[in-house]
Amino acid sequence: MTTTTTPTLRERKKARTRQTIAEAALALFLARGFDDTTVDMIAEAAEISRRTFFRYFETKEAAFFANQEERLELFRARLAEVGRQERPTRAIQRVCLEMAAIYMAEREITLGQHQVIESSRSLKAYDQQLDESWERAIFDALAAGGLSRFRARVIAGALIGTVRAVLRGWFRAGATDDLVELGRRAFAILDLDD
Amino acid sequence: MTTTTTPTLRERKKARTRQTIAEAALALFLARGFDDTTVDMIAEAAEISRRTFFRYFETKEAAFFANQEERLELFRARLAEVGRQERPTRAIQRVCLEMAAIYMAEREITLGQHQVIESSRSLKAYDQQLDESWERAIFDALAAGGLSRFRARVIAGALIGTVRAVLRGWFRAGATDDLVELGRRAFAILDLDD
DNA sequence: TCAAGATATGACACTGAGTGCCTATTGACA
DNA sequence: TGTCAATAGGCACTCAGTGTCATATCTTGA
Repeated sequence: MTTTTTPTLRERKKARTRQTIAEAALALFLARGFDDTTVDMIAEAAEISRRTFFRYFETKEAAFFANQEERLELFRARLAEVGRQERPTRAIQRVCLEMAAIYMAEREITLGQHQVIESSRSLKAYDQQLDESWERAIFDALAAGGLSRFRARVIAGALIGTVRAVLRGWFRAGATDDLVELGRRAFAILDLDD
Repeated sequence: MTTTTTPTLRERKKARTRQTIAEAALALFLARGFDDTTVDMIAEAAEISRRTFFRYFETKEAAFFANQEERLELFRARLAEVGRQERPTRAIQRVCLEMAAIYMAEREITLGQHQVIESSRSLKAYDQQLDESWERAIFDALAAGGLSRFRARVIAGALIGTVRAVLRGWFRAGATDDLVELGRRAFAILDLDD
């Protein structure tokens, strides 16, 4: 399954450029906020032309969220590992709590990114768009676990809504509480079964 | 409580202008899609200057969602009417189903607006931002009903997540199913109590 | 009712995101 | 190594959104 065809020089360069741009962008966003950072600044910092920036990222927002995809991929991978013997809804909640642990472990990064997001309206909006991918991932896992499409959709929606609410509360309180414990309590309130 | 101070001529004019702009904008969005409608077109149709447009609406998106506020206000008003004898979580679900009935009754408008939203990425993002206000309204109602802040936050998140998921499914299937019935089934799956 | 002050509008110029198009490089591959 | 395809840069353009200032319109109090 793991296709390890050697990437050509061209492909390696592209990946490296993309990485460079994303890092330059993030550094600037953290230092100056999102709105006060122009694409020209990012392009200059990454030593590429403004035009090239838009070849790598459709929007300025996309550059910020470049590495968010990684966490989503991790989430998907863990969901895919779920065995047959475990109830799908339970399994997803468990995986969510594992993600919560990661968020806590990478608290500095998580918090920094959150502050950047809060600094810009358009970024907040884009961020919520991203949640749809998470919801979709949960939906897929539930559907794969044998739930009806309707049931899967409803539970995925409820779960993502809960996660968002818990995260928001955690951030608001300074991101110091135990996020895993908060998540556990939240899921206990929901008390979902398959 | 109902302050019915006669609005001055200035205030009446402003309200009228705002209405005119919103209507002109909506008509253009429905006819041409969101991205292919420029603010200049809206300004021309509403017979105001481009600068004035931005005095009434912060963004082009805001002009589209001008009347969405009305539905939110209705939702808030119904939530406020909820009596003490009814369990808050039950009451909110009931009010949600009432809103579902309105969505169905105004199916043409609802569907038209949804199609415009789907036509534009930025509009989709802005739309999800709006849900926060609905979530907040639910949270307030739950907190007023005596739930702890944490419990209220979690349940509000779960409910709004569910509502969004049901709505999305309803739209995807052509908005022909019985939305109230779908909502009822979804809430049955959640099976929340206070 | 009218003059003075407050508020709304228009005109214009400017910044910054995002796109189309064309030219110049650079890597792939036979 | 020469040819072809992919990538980058340059430039000009559209459109959203903002600051500023002059002008027009409404409010209010004497």
